[in-house]
Amino acid sequence: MHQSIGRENPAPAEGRSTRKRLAILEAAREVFMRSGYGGSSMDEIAAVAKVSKQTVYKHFADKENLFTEIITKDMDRRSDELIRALSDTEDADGNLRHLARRHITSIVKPEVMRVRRIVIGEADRFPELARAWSQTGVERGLAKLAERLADLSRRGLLRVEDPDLAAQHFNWLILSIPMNTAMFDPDAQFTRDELERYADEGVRVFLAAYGVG
Amino acid sequence: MHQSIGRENPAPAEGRSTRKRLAILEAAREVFMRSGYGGSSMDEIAAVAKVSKQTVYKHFADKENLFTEIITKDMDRRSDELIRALSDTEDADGNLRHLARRHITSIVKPEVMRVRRIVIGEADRFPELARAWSQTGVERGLAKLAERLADLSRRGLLRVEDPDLAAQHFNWLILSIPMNTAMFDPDAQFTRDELERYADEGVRVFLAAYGVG
Amino acid sequence: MHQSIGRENPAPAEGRSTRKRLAILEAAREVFMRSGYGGSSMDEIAAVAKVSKQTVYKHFADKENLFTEIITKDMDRRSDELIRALSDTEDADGNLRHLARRHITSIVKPEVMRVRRIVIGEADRFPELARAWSQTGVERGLAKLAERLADLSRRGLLRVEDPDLAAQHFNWLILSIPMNTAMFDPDAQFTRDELERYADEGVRVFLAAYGVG
Amino acid sequence: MHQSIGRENPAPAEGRSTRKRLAILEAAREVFMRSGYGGSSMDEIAAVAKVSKQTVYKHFADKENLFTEIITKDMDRRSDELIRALSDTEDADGNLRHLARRHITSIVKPEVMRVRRIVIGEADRFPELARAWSQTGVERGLAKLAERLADLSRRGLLRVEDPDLAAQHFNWLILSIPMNTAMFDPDAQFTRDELERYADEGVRVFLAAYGVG
DNA sequence: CATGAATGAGAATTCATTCAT
DNA sequence: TATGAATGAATTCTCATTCAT
Repeated sequence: MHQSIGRENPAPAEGRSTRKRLAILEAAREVFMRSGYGGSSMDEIAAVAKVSKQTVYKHFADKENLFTEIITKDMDRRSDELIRALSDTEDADGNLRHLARRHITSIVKPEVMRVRRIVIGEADRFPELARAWSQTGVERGLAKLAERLADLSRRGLLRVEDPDLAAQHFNWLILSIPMNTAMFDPDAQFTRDELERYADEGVRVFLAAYGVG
Repeated sequence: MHQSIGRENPAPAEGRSTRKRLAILEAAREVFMRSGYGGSSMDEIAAVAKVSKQTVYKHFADKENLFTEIITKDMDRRSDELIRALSDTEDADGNLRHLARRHITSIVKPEVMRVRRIVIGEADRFPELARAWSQTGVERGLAKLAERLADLSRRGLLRVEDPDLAAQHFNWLILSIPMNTAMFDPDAQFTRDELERYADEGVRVFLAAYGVG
Repeated sequence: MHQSIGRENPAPAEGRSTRKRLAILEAAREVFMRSGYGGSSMDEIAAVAKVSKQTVYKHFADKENLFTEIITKDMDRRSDELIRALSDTEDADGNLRHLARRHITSIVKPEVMRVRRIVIGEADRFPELARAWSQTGVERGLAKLAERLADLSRRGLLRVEDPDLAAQHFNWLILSIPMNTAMFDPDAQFTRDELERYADEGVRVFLAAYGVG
Repeated sequence: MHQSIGRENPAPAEGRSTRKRLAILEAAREVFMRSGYGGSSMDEIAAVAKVSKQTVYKHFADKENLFTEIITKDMDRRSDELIRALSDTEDADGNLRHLARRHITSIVKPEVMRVRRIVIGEADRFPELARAWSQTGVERGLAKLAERLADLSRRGLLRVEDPDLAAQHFNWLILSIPMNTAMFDPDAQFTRDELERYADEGVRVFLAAYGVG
């Protein structure tokens, strides 16, 4: 009994193995983001992770597997972020401008756009991954948006008949312009002002169609 | 002039060489569209063109070159098509629904979406090509649209202050929904009815913001 | 005696170590039989034995060693079985048909044929092992057979001058047909009837040459 | 006109390509025979053939393909040889000793035994090849033998009821002893005298069962 | 000028074996 | 003593590009 004192904290489970696994994931993320799927090699990933290639393969069956893991991980993290942004209640009074600004800022970021380009480019090789990305990102966001718009409508602050469609209109009125630019220009940068202007103008159009009074 | 004697017919533009060139282009197009840039090999292209690899290299410096040529060619052809669609005058009376329907039908086609995915996926390797694609496609279309909207506004059929912005709003209200789907689902298919509904609903929102009366 | 206190039971031959050793042997046997020598990996063997690779290497110097052990073990076990089959005395009256049937049944079994194929295929890499296999199997069986035929001859029930040669003739008249088939067809199966027919016909020919009267 | 003299023989079609192909086949044969399937590498084969690895792959899709080709080629060549040996008519009078001696000499040769071991060892990976080897070798030989025995029987020189079974008995009475030795001992050598003794003794037993008078 | 071969390298993946903990 | 990681090399296969005939 007494002997076991000192081992009292087996919880963190931070074994060597776990540490290596994390190092590999981080390295893979870095390399994949820098060079895309086809442009990355397992050799490079192992080197960056400072781990032998064998260790990489012991943790992840193959390159596709590792890639899927990376993208999925990124996807989940961002999905939560997205939902958080769309769950902001400061604008419960129907101040959609605020919502739109948070939304566009959370989406139109270089890293996000980069993953988006990569996933689109590999949609043929990883159709399920692409579909999953779309679902946990865009679609989940749209659902959340629809919910919020429906709520506002119920409270008489908007006039929305088809919340799903309205969510789509809202979403793309806000995001399409910079997102389309970013898709074709990897170096595109947007200032906060630009983004807010896109947001505001999008909201203006949206309200013209879905606002009350 | 005198030098050309004895070389029969250097002019006629339709030499064996030209024919081979076309065969290569056609083959490359087929292969690139089927397998993307990284997934295509010069071997396969030569085989499909029924030409030796050397001949391919005689006509095109390297793989990147050939790819650029293919995408550029496709781009130009489609750009014209796009402009034609947007120049339709049947809707000169401001019947934007007609315009929107032609627009969405000409853009949201599997082949077009496929090239779009490929170009986005290779935007890191071919930044100039991606920018060019965007310019001769989207941007030229937007310019044409802006022009038409400005015209309608001048004629009192719309109320548009910033025609460029209005063109963006119009464009993405119409296209975003199916285009975003197609980006992540290579097998996505849309019926004419679906597309027309997207067009109509987009127009409805657009008119709420930019219509008169 | 006193020293052993606290180590509970160092003697009993059945320590953890021995148990692990057996687990490894069993696993190796399973894997080698399923995939042959080249197709088996130490990783897989360790995994099947639920033991770390290091433990495998602690017990067996290397892969060749382990393989040799497995085949030798199998060899010995089967050699005894073979001798037992050939020592049956129910046919002491010269009823060779009975002997032949037991013989063919004990030899022409899928597992036996499989090891035989593996050993033949690895005869270049393991020449000594192959020779040993042949000696403790075929040759020891032939010796036993020769002994029995000589006995029958001494008792006037057969007319055998060269018992070793007669044993070879008997052996192969009985076994060759199905064994040759099994060597080239890993999935070959034989019914009891088939085998007995081979045995009976072999005996018939044998008796024509070596029988009395 | 004069120039073409000396090229007058375009028939052999000995193009560079054909020459390379043959060089590869020869090299592959040498390497496979020396090291077996698993022990041979495409690198070594290319090196021995003095050809680039790429050229090997242009001629043969993969290693399995090349191996199959080699074995099949060897198989066909030997099958013809076998049939020739069994078609000898010098012994049309029923002098089976002559036939048996030719038979055993043509079969029990180190190179033949080596291929046999390789094919048996790879029967799991190449089941069809193994089956084909067996059919075009053993089985075709047995058929030819059966035919000859049936003929002798018809002419009253033998008494054979089931020619197929008799052929098997003849075949294995002659071959089994040295062949079994060769399977397990890669270095086994047989003198002409030994082989002829095996043949003669086998024939003696065979005639005791199937001879007339 | 065009065909087949060559180059030269790099990719993914696997393996037997040995350290370090 | 036993585990996971590391080593270090090998293997199959592919590719873009360039000679040589």
